[in-house]
Amino acid sequence: MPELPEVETVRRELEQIFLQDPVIEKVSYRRKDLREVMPLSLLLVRKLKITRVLRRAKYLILTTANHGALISHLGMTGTWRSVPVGSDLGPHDHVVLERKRDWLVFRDPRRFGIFDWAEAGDWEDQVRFRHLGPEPLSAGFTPEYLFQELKKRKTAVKVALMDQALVVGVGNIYASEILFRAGVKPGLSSRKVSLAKCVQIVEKTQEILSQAITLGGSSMSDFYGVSGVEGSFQNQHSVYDRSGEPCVICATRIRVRVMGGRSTYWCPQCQK
DNA sequence: CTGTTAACCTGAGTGC
DNA sequence: TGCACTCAGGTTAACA
Repeated sequence: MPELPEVETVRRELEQIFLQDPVIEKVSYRRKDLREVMPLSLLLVRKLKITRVLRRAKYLILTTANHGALISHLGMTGTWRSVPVGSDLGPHDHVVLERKRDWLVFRDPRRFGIFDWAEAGDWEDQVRFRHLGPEPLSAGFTPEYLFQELKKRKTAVKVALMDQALVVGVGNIYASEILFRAGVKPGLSSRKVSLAKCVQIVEKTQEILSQAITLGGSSMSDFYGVSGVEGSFQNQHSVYDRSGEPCVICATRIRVRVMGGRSTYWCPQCQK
């Protein structure tokens, strides 16, 4: 489900929620493991005060007043929702942040998500953050950087764009959408991508991710925000999940092929 | 080292 | 209805 725009949407909503009331009275689990075992020490903590809600790549980081941080990754099907205190919980509601005014419930049917705790001040030093590339909406993601990185690689450019060590936040939906708007064929070898095309890719990456954030992300089957509202960027998809349908520009049939283990969509006419 | 595939899970959709 | 099968937004261990 969640790529950068969806995670950023959740971050902004959680930020507002914790601005209204920063205190988590207690944390409870309804099972002890997602993709990884969750930290049992958190269950003993009372009154966690959330100071900031950050995002790095597709991770949410909730920093606290005592300097530790909660780490949350949504995996494929993870969602955070604000529900009334004492609400009935479903079989896939695994984590509850119990607050005075509401419960924040983490639901994740496939359990590919992560819920973790980083000790004081060093969340960025966790192994899971070390290999990550630049944020796509930061000054570090330039055409020159992309060009140099792509030159080192032999994979299809679409696979490279999804590699979180090259640039973070781009997943399977947005990789196809970005390359469509940039006019670049996803199967093109990374080494053969010109600097001019890198300019297009960087520009369209920033444009699409920004638009998608504005629209609250893409709601495919089960993504929604903390308040339960769906995003609407799925209505802007030009190629993703449109195999056999006409290209929005030239009406050529959209093609699909597996690249890097994921379905990849493109227009053979518009993308060279 | 690089690059590719399989595995982790459940649910939704499809075809018979 | 029911069953078998495929596929799904991510990440990473295991493999070639």
